[in-house]
Amino acid sequence: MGISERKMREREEMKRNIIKAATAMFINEGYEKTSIRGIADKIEYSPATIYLYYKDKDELLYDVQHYGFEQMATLFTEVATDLHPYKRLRQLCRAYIQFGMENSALYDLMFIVKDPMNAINQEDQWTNSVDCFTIFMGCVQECVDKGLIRFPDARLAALSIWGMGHGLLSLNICCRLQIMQLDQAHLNEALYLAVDNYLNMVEIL
Amino acid sequence: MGISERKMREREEMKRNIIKAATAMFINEGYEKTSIRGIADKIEYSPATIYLYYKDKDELLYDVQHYGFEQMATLFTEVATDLHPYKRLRQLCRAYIQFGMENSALYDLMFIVKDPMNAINQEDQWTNSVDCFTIFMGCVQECVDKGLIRFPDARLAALSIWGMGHGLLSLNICCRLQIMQLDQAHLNEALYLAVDNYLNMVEIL
DNA sequence: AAATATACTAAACATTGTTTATATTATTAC
DNA sequence: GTAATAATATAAACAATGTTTAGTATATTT
Repeated sequence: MGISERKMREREEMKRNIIKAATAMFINEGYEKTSIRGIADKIEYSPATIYLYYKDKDELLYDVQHYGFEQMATLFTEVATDLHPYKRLRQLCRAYIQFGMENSALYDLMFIVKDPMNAINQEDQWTNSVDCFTIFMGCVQECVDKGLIRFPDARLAALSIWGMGHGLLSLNICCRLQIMQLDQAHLNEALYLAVDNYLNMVEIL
Repeated sequence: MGISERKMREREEMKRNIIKAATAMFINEGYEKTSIRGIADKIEYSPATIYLYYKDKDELLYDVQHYGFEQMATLFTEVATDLHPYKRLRQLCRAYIQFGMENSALYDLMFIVKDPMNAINQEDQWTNSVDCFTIFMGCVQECVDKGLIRFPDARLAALSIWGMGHGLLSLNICCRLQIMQLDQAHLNEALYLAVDNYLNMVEIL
């Protein structure tokens, strides 16, 4: 009976419908300021209907976060093409900063806002970021294996490099860079410069 | 007439009273989960009274944030005693990580949560962090001036070092380090190790 | 055609931040 | 000392939120 399959498909379609509206609103208005009623209005259903497809608002955000990591993984594979692992690492880092600067609101939901992490069950794992992390980690591992970067092991390398990139982006997104009085025009450059400078120091010549 | 001075003092005392309760609750329950009614209950006043002393919840959080930076500045001055600027930089960085790990909830309000930044007027500046930043920036400047660290200028150096430290702390606080599957026991060590490793690379020998 | 499951919604619930109108208290002016 | 005035505090209301419940249509199965 293909009828239950059709129902399944309709259900998936409805979920996509909801996520599409939610994504747009979370990005444009922010997570907290977007109401379930608002999303319901946008898709022309009642608020209660959303709860037939998603347990709560956090679970909704979890799927939006997933969408964000899909975007990022696509960017990573498009951009990190160099066969030389260290050069590829540079490409990845630039892409990461670029993504964070061009999609600040989405980056916020992916890496800063805590609520989506509440949607993960105790026994489950956070799998949303796994594709992006695999790409990044693979590249770092190769760099370490071939003795291209100044790190004792790949784990520490990944932690440090990610830490640097995320630190710069999140200080900016959370408005804390204000204190540094950087002029807004060259802020972009400053972040890229910091990462470049870091990757230079990391490289074994 | 000392009467208006007494009123001023009473007003300040009441504000301290409110902030004390708010700080405890924000740290223990989180900002979002703490209600004005809850704070009012704790200090045994009506909710509306709080609005006679603070414009809104964000302004309340702004003062709690200020308290956090006072704590951090105290730690900085206690700990960063070495006369050699590079060694002092190490002390400062260790203290920063220590503060972030031992006071995660407070660190969150100081550097991650966006709401306190809404309390700043358009024409005003974010002054809460100014003491801590001055200490840090002064140390970095001295390191650059004396040619102790591998940076073209102090601004870029400060941005990078802060970025690294904050990146590690905030990835942890925002639960995103989950993906790295670090065992919880050595997580602390890993962060210190990453920062140490970074400062080693930065040093000009 | 009757019974059952599915999809949806209106209305209600409990909470939230914040405002308004009102009462109480302290200060000033006569 | 008493009336006018300013301050402090609150109860009640407002508008909005996430979520649940009870009930109604619509499909599907028997």
